[in-house]
Amino acid sequence: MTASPRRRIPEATVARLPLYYRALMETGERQVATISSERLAELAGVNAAKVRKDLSYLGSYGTRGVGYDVEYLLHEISRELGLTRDWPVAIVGIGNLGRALANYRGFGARGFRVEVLIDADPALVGHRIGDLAVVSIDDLDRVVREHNIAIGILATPAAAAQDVADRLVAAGVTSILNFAPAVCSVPEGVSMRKVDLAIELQILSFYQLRRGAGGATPRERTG
Amino acid sequence: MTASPRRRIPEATVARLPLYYRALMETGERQVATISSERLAELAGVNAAKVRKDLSYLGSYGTRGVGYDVEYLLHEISRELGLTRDWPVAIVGIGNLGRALANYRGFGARGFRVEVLIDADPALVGHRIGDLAVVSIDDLDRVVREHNIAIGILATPAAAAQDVADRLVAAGVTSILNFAPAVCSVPEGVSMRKVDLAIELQILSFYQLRRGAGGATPRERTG
DNA sequence: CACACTTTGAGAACGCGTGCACAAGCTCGG
DNA sequence: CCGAGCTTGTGCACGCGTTCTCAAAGTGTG
Repeated sequence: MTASPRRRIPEATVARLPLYYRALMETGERQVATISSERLAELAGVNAAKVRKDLSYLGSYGTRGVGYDVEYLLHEISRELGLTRDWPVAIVGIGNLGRALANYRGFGARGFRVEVLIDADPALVGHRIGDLAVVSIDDLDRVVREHNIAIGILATPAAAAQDVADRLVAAGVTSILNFAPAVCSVPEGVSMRKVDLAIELQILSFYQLRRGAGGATPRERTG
Repeated sequence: MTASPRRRIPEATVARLPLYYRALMETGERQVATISSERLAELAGVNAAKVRKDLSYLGSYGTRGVGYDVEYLLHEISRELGLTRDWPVAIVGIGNLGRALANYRGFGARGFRVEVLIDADPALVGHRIGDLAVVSIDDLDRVVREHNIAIGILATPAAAAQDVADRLVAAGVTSILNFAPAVCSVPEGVSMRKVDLAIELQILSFYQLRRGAGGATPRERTG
């Protein structure tokens, strides 16, 4: 019923399972019955040894001399990742980014369904995005509970992030994907993953500079 | 002139420098002259030992018994991250996400300026987003060169990602931030960082499940 | 000037993740 | 039924990153 906790799966492996999942989905559509670790590695952009070790954490699902059964492996990974279920999701903060996420049709195609949009701006409340109406943040607790939401997406300005995170947790949310450019803490037992666009660009900038400000000629700051 | 290559800075440290930068910016606005590793750690959401070791890679910028001079440290980190320069940025793929990124006013506030928007859809070309007009992908090479762009943001559908990445690299781009849900390779000497929303949600889902499908009651898949 | 207190900087130990290398196990052709 | 050829699963060594710990180096007070 629930996923079997065979052994502890390393974090790094968990982070790669979605890559394998996607690669297998694409392979499955091409009516391929089995796949080798080598081929899967190529599709997922990692090396074959890593694929084998990662998959071995889930169990011995391969056949020596043959490879892995695509359908079966796909099923096992889905189960492990919880993709055999529907996860209703709420987005808090319906600005540029929140709106884009609300319309985004690429959330793994299946499994994650945005059911609730929440914002603090009264002018936005009631406004429809796609087929959902924006709900006031005053109703966060009620709506989150009514929709049985376990996963929340935080797309508010930095200043509001911690407060909204606290409210989400209080309403029963135990997983948060945080797009707000702010450090934000959650209690034990709640997961939080951060995605920060500015930080990503700054990291790129660092390496860009180290390559001798490579490619284009950099401009000194004028302002 | 260029950043001093004192010692090799570990990747993990580079990824945290932006956190320190942001924390110091906020601290600086409050007119605080010096800051301890303990306090900085708290603001950045890491531990103090890590802060000290990270900063020691940049040089010995602290004073024992006192802490770090906020202004000076800020300056050193900016320089290391290349934030004393302007980086013109191009966004390719002006869908939901691309549009949101184009309007996003939070790219580190300074340093990264979106100057070029590119899309393959003829119906979109010429259309204005903010104060920029969308350019055809046929003109990618020309526009990227004209604007001296070193950093590109990829927000196309998965199918187009590799092709666009290749074009960007051919046009002289050496850093790519990839939002497309696809494995995508670039030659040696080019940096690429991936941000995949579906993958982040799947990772959250994994841990959610392991906590006993915690919080809300999960729903079995009906479709 | 000496001493108590604070805080940095780095040496050392540890743990996690990666990648190599190879035995074990499966298939298939003859 | 045997042997050649694949491919998995895993033991092992190595390297990176984190954390503990403490000497070194500063400040401030009496």
